[in-house]
Amino acid sequence: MLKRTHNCGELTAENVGQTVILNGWVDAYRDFGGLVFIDLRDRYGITQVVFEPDQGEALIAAARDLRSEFCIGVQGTVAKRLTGKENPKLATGQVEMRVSELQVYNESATPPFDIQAGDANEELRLKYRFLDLRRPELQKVFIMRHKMNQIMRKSLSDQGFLEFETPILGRSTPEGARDFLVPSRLHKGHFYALPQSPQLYKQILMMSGMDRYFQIARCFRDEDLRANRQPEFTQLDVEMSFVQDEDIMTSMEPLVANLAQEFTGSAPQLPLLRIDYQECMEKYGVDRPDLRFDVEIKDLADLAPRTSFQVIQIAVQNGDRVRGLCAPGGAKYTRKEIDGLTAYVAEFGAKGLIWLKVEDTGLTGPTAKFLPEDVQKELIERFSAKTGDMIFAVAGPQGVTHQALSNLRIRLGAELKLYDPSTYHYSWVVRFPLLHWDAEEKRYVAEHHPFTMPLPEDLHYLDTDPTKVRAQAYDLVVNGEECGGGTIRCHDPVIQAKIFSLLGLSPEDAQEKFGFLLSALSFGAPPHGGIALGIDRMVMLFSGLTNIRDCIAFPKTARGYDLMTGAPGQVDLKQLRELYVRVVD
RNA sequence: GGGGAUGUAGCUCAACUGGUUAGAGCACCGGCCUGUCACGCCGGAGGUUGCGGGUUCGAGCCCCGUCGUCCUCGCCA
Repeated sequence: MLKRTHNCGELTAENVGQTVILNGWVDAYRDFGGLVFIDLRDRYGITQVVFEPDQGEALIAAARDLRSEFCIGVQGTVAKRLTGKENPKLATGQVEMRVSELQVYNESATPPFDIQAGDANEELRLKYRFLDLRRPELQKVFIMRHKMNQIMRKSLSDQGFLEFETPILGRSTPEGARDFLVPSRLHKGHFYALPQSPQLYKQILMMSGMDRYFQIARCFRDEDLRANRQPEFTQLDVEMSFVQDEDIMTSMEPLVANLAQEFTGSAPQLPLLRIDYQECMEKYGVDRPDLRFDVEIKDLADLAPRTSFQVIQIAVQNGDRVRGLCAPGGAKYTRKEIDGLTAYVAEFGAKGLIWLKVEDTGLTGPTAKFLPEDVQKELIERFSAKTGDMIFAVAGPQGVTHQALSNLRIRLGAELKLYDPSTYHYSWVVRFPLLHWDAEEKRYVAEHHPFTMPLPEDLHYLDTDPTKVRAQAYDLVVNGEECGGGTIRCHDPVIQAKIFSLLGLSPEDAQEKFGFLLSALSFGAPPHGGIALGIDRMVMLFSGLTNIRDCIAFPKTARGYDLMTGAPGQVDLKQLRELYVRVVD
């Protein structure tokens, strides 16, 4: 083998005259018969190597047989390129290598898609992931991912956090997502579950006095996939003892700022904005608002009685909500485009979309006639609307208005270019509800997870009106994506038991499923809490990608297949028998 | 499980209202070429239109089913 002395991204004019060896893949070949150019590529860059006739016929002949993606080694001397023949697009474009020796390590079959173009369909790219991953665009993402892991490790380690590993084979616990199960061979009819997160282990570590824990942890959830969701994903998992919610947020902020500085070139001002969940839902209709633009949803129900607009009057009488927002510059939407927006909000259950153009003379639109002049004026004032804006409103049940308007808000923000898409906005949404009522299951369900500590001042609602209890919970939101979340945990066995009972877990069940936790809580458990950041999503955001698959080296398709390996696959009957597993319809 | 989009040469795409032998660029193969960097020029080969069925004189196109891929609702403590 010709062992490389340099990589393909580092030769410059300073190396001229040196004898060097490069290893890499043929990115492109340009064959002039008597003269052959090869762009040699590795993950560091591209260097042009040239085969000239004065090195002998055999060498030129061998060079002419090179094709895309052959893996080769070349030895030669670094030469300054002929004047005027430099390539400013390459970091190595001032020089080229004049080859004296060539070794082909491995020829390549004709690639199934054009690796340089990168426009092959995803199915094919995933099947040949090893080729797809040769693309510099993707390599960049994984280099970023590596750096992110390094920064996280260093930052937390410097703050006194210890890195732990927790089991992948654990036990299934109720609540939360569907578990991936692993049958036990040693115990017929018993199963391990892959962790949805290392939640309970990290809490136990606090009870063991480890004080500050972190892990770059793989998590598994057997739910349907989405553009930003994979069945296995990676979290930066953190837990701390003797802390309140503010302490967690405060200790994570420098890390977030570091990452932002490193990957986006600018760090947010600290402390980050904290938004109360209730206020957040009222203003933006979601718990993960995109705050790169400041359009806010406002309540309009109070105006209904002063109009002759029956639709909203009936809505208000039914206890529905009437809410709206003002789209700066939205008046330029055509009738057809507005129909499109109406169809869009209908996807979220909205029965209609009220629209009012703001003009010099007042509001116009098919429903403007229902609004007396003073109401129009008040509307304009309420939104600080300007000529050329458009006010949109939706009437309906709270959930519908929230969904319709929050999604409309995002769409308007993008279409009307209300923000610079290359910017980033970071904030905390805090004080989530502890529980919500699940009508189908006829019980309370934990909003975050069952081990969350209520706000002290809300504890009394546990007995009277549990949905009013707010939790010591916080989500990190970046550009409308939830990038992480955490809570202060319940370290009081009495409160924990009360929450389990609200969740419909009998004391016996609780003992059976979480006995170890309850036991640990009764041996001097410290107040503690933590957070987990979604690493895949942060890579996605910082690399400007819109799907999570390109942030994961070997991702799965929307149906959960790994197209490269063919997983999941069938197994031998013998394997199943050993596990006491039978396939049934 | 539901909704939407999609599948044509190795790749990216085209093919009118259902109508001749399904085309183009790139890639591939052969030839020419000593300064290219998306090299160029000449020539060639390459198709079960995802799969199965149906309608029709005739289907890439219409209908039914099925599979894959993408987006989405439900789901995701």
